[in-house]
Amino acid sequence: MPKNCNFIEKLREVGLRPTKQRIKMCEVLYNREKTFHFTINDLVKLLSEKMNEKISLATVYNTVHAFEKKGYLKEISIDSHKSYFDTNTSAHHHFFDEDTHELIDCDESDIDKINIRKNITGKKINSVEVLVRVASDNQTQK
Amino acid sequence: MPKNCNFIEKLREVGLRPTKQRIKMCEVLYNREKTFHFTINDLVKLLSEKMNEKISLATVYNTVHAFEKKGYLKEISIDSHKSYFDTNTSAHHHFFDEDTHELIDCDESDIDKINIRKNITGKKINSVEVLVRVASDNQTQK
DNA sequence: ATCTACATTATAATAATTCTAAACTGTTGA
DNA sequence: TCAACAGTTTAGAATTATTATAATGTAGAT
Ligand SMILES: [Mn+2]
Ligand SMILES: [Mn+2]
Ligand SMILES: [Zn+2]
Ligand SMILES: [Zn+2]
Repeated sequence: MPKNCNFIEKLREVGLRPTKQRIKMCEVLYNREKTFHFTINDLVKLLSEKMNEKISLATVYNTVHAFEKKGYLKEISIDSHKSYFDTNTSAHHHFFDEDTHELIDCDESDIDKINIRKNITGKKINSVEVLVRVASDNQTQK
Repeated sequence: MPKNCNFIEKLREVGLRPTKQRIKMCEVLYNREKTFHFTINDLVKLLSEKMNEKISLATVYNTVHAFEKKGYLKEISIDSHKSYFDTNTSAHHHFFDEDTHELIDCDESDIDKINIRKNITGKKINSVEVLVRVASDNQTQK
């Protein structure tokens, strides 16, 4: 649970000016026990709840992408219709709950290391990620 | 390389009226040696090339989604900013070339079966898919 | 305190997708 | 055979997510 001055330093370190909007975004994104997943809409709601003044949508987009470029955030592709972001920027796999549209992180131990036997000439592997789609296990589907 | 009458039958079997637009879409999508990946834009281009009359964008969207629902097409999530579709509807993994934005199918033999050790209570696994992002292997990146 | 580069903002623009409602067409059965 | 109907296509409008613009504001340096 870092204090704001830590965010100011953190932002400075990567060459971002610690403006009040960015500090507030840091608080909302990183001032929590666990990493989490969000859409831009989620984030805008969280920000408007926790902030007296309002923050413009353009700033949220710009800052999220600035954070992404700096490696503070990772974009996750699950649904072509929505962008999900992740404050857990390490390489990891996901469960996606198709009922609730929630993302859940996998632990290291949940899935064995993936061994890729094919290689594409002239190309290097940037990432290997598994997406496990789950849904409710009702017998209702005949 | 099926002829059109096969497409007419195929469409009938799943309760879709074999209209000339749908038949043309079947030709473009399925009258080829290998399965392939496409975006809506790709498909619209292909259709306008191979068709004398024009087909409306709404029809392309509607028909793609009708095919998807019937299991003739699968939607692939790689990029939150664009929808990719796949005429290979079986469960399989992908390489994604981040330079060319091309999808490449993995063979069964390219990646071992993924073993999931975690299970989410009350949820069943619908799919397990691996996405391997690749990019050019230039030493240009210091 | 002043300056300046960088940020934020409201708003407009763009892009992808979906909706609408009128016109059209494949199929059925009289 | 052909009228009738349900399903389909269509152009264009509407919606949604995202990005661009350009005027205004502000952090940090001097
Ligand atoms: Mn993005
Ligand atoms: Mn879709
Ligand atoms: Zn995650
Ligand atoms: Zn594929």
